[in-house]
Amino acid sequence: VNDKFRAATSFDVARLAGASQTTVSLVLGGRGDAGRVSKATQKRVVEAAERLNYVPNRLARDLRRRATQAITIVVPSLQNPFFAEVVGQAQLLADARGYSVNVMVASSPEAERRVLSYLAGGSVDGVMLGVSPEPVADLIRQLIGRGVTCVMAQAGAAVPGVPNISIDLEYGGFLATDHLIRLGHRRIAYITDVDTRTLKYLGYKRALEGAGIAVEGELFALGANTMSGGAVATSILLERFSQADRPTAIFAYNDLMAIGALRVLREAGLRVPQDVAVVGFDGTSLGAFTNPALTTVSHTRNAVVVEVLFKLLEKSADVEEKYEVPITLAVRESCGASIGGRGRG
Amino acid sequence: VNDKFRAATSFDVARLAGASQTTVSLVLGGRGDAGRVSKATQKRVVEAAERLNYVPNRLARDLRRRATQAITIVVPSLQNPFFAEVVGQAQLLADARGYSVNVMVASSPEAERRVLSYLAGGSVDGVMLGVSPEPVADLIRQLIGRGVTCVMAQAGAAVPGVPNISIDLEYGGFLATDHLIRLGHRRIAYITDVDTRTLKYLGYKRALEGAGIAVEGELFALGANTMSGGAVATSILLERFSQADRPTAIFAYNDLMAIGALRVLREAGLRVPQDVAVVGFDGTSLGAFTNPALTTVSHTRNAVVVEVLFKLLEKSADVEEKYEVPITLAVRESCGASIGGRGRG
DNA sequence: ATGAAAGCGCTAACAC
DNA sequence: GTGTTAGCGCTTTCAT
Repeated sequence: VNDKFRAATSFDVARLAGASQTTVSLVLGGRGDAGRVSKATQKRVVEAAERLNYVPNRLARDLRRRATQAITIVVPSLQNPFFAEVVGQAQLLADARGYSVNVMVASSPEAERRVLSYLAGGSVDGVMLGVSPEPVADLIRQLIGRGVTCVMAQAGAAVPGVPNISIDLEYGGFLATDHLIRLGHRRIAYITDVDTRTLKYLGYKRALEGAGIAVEGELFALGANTMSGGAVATSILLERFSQADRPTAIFAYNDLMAIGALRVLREAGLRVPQDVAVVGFDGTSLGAFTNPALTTVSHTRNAVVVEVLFKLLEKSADVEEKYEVPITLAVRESCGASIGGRGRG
Repeated sequence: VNDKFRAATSFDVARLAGASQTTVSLVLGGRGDAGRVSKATQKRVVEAAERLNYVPNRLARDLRRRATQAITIVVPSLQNPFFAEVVGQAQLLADARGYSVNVMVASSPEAERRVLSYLAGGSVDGVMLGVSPEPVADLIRQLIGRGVTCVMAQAGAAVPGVPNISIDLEYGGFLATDHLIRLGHRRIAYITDVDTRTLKYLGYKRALEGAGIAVEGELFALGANTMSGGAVATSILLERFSQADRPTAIFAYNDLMAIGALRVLREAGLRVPQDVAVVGFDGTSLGAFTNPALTTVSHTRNAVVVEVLFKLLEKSADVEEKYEVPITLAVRESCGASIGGRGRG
């Protein structure tokens, strides 16, 4: 009674309204009509709830209902604008459906493990995995076993029962590289934060080989998956070559690294695209505002992932196990297409 | 028993281990020692839990404990990289303390109301308000009344009991403008997404007046708080003036709008900073990678807000009601300081 | 050193 | 139409 920190419960409302908890639950849950509760009682309940500033306790409700109306987005990092955008988009879609969004960052396999074991605790209905789940496929299986709906973006290995929304990374790599080749480039560097055993790289290679251009290991450079990382990788590249040998184009693993590349090139006094062309990946909104505007491999995977998750959650439609989202090349300025080819080759 | 979707409960673990739920709770809660449970029993419990893949149900635990180890960040938008950064930073700090982070977007007063009423449901221990709480001060008071710890960034009006972490916006506005004046600018435009009754604008005005420069309404332009909005506001500005009258500098409400300005200026064939200087606000990491790199009013408010929240949550230190985080001007390229003044005025 | 029992606040069968 | 009852799965006195 004199506990300052005790919020009103449905029991309190029931007492004040002279009704039962059941009735309160029914009325406040919006199921007062349907020939269940009389108008008069409904009014009394609503008024009592207002007087007491009653807000149902989510924890109790969710525990009882075995559903939380919440989803979690698992991403490897939030410093990366690409993933920040993912979260933003997901939030928008979730909000429209009355779901709340929880974000977890799984920056390492151990962190990932922790995150998934957290999720097994039943705090969310659905999970969108934006991380590579190979190391934790068994944990994901556990989540499913517990009734947590999962979808994942771009899994290398499929986990049965978990829809996988992917884009054709190999084709994306091909598309970007081929575009550069058509513009006359023959020395096209590739910067990334992972090794060469990726689909994007394979596409890059295929485009080169298709054009009869040798794939040089020297044209490959590593950096972290950040703007700074892109800058680092590009610096390495620039130091590696004499002016004559220098690559005439750089294909970056993603927009973030491409932006870093843009910066280093400018600092080195090189013009983009005239001296070096740059192509990014992901079509982030950022890329439209760089100087020069970034040509990038674009797709709508994020939106699709969230949509599939909600389809599943709301059982509103059948869901495939595998989706492939189409990709396009957003040709802007950094590739030099607008200023014509370069007449090489 | 044959319910595929029923995860093991502490009761199941207890039975398998031949112990009671109490013991299971004690052991798995890390309080098995302290002369409470025998080593042998502890071992049996742990093994049983592992065999059953037991993960405690958060909902039940939180309901009982009346604490959730979760915080919510309320921001007006996630498309805005500034707020995305806020969330990222908060996530990092929260993670280190074992808290999970939930993000809610309150884009309108109504949405804000919904969000706060959600928070009243007891799903989180703490809330960081990144939105202007004037319209909902009473709701915030309710949260506090329910034992939810709140902190807010940059409240106009203080809510008693809620620490407010602010930066001196007026001084920030002054700092940026004064810097431009010292570089020789006399026609300094101001672009924003709100009206002129803001502290930043006041600082802008004070700097101008202090230098004996008249404040012209014409030099003020509105646009949404996005990159596109900054572009729009800048376009308006450019159309409004002949080449002779054109402002020689633009002070943007924040980095996001400044980036939009950068783009439009470039498209108009104007060089930054030689033809038009640009200064942003907030010191986002993005600004370091624009071309030219953005001069911006920088501060560390976000980190402080989250720190104060955790101080409060962990009762680890006394907390003031009001913090003022220092601001500095991060001088980079877009203001032209590096290429010397412009010899005007 | 361990267990029985109560109850967090809610919803959902199942009466009447 | 409305109320009674029985839990959701956990932690926590309080016994023993």
